[in-house]
Amino acid sequence: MNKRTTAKDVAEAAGVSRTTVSFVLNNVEGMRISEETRQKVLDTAEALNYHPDATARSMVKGKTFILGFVVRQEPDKAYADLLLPEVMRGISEVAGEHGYHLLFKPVPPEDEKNSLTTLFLERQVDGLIVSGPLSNDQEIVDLMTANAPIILQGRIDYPNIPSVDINNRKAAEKAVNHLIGLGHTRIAMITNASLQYSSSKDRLNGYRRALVNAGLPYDESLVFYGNRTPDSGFHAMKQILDLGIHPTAVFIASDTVALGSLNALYQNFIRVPEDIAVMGFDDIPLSKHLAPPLSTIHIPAHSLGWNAANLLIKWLDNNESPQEDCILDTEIIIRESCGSYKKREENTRI
Amino acid sequence: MNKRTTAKDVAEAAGVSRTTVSFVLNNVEGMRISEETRQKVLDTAEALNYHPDATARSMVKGKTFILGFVVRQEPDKAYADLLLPEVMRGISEVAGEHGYHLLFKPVPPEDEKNSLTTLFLERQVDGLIVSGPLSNDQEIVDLMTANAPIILQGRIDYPNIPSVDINNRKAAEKAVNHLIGLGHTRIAMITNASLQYSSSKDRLNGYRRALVNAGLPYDESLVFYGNRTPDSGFHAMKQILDLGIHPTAVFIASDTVALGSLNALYQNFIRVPEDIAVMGFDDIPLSKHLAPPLSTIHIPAHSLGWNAANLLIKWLDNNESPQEDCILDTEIIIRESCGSYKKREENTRI
DNA sequence: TTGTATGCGTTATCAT
DNA sequence: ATGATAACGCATACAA
Repeated sequence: MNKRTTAKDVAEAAGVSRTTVSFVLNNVEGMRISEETRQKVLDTAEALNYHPDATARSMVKGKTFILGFVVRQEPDKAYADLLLPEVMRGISEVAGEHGYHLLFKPVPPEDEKNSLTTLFLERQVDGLIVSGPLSNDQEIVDLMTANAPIILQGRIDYPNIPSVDINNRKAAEKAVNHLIGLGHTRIAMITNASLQYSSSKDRLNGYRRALVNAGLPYDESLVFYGNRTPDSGFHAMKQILDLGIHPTAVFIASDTVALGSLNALYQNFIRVPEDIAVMGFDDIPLSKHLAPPLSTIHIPAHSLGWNAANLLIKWLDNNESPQEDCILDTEIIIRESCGSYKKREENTRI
Repeated sequence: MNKRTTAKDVAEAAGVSRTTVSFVLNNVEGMRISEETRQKVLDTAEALNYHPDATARSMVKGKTFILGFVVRQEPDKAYADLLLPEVMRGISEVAGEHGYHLLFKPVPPEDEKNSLTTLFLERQVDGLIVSGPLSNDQEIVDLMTANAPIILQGRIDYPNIPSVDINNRKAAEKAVNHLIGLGHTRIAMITNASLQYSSSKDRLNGYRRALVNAGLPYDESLVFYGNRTPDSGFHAMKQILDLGIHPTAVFIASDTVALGSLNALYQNFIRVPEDIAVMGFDDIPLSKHLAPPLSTIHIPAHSLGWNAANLLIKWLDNNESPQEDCILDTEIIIRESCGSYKKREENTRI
């Protein structure tokens, strides 16, 4: 239990003042310190294995150099999300380059004790990136008005909250249009999550709009609800299978949810895409490895995180709050689950 | 940019001393404070929306109340790992209950600047949970001897490093035995990662041991190498398919890697399990949803994280360093990819 | 029961 | 060029 070496120790060992040590170690400009002294300080610090105490530095700097990445979900769902790690990778890449660390935390909306507000007001973090907000997330609005540096990864029904997002409605529309273009007229949908989330609502709207634009009826009884988990997709798909007349295609607004749906299909000996076409959303990293590989909408998850982190850090370091939202492009990825990529030859034994 | 309210502000507003505020807010025993004063302080704090500054508290307490969860991998691989989120969930569950936050960071072994040592010596974290160490991870040894509270999630070739792990060798043996029991005699293996990682080495040893115990030859040309990614599994499987005589079964020491292997099989029209049996390892949450559902070894990932965090926090809070390793049980999960669960009826159209 | 004084390890402002 | 010294916000030993 040997004590930590402090700047004072270094100063004493080197025979200079603590100030000098600080100047040398922080490369303060303007202060012309003799090269000799400089070296001695550097050497002594090295020899004593000195590392400045981050807490003390935070104290005086008024910054923690920690970014909060907060997900508006229950922990079990947050950790089951297969796209989030990619976002996180984008964030931590930028964070690392700028000397920030990353604090990850699922904070469900109702949780009083572990709120966003607490996290920020207790100064655990300098700023927040909030993923998947509710449409009417009051706490976020409150924090914004309290001048908290906060970037949304998503969108809420309130103006002027800096956001990095995709256009969920358009992307969903694109997905469903593809199905329509393939000749499907009876297309079911499974949402990615409950409609209190703006992304869910927007994707549902995209689905509806695509139908209506194509002159197809929007039939609410063809809409089923996922909750971000494969299990929910499994159950939703079973409900679809219980329908009198099957749809010929399903748009599932989350690849993670689709995973369970595909399983339900598999278990019921329904072939994809021969018997039913499946269109996903998200392009989680493993979608291309599924059997069959899943056609889906690609979300630039890494880029989403990367941009959010950059905006936040610019805000923190240069006090420039973002003036406009950052909307990233999505891309439709045609693989095999809608049957349009290539007709798969009949199985051949090798 | 209104200034934060401090304990001093609360004291002034309530007409008491800062000490009293501190006593009330921290529920200090023994100090009998009049109920009246108590309430007034509480009310004022509430009214002023006072939140104690975590940094200042850390400063004086000598603790950051942050746990470091460090993965010994490149960021891209760390974030692609499908089992890690479960471990993390276990850790953060315990952390949250004890007032700790979680700092996640991939720290590849060679990285000089962002080392484990820096993280700890700069006091960014109070203690470390290190996932997937190399067999001979010198930095961990150094940190241990420097009395850093550190729990391994994995194992290294050095005694007395507290560890929470599974018995990788035995588990792999169990997996391969299952294949052998099914009558397979030519069984290939794809490792989960490079052999510098102890888990990879141990799983390979289990494979070899199962073969030898069954009187089967251990043939090095049947061992292929994954690197934690589906892509690596894809390529390894293609190499296997290029073999003159195919093995009838493959043991893949990581479900994540297996994902890519299954894709390679699918693309080559090779049926699982009819043409080749596939045994996985890890039981990542989506293994049961694959087509076909993957037989595998279940790792209690959540529990692994939960136990590691508990040991670490006990160490931190009560100064009790763990006296013995914590080895958790694995379980073999028989699903369909080895063909032994149930014979799947021939496809029926619905 | 409450107030006073000090320390935690830095950084930064001022003299020298 | 360098050395005191204040300040950051909180906790706590000690005094009153």
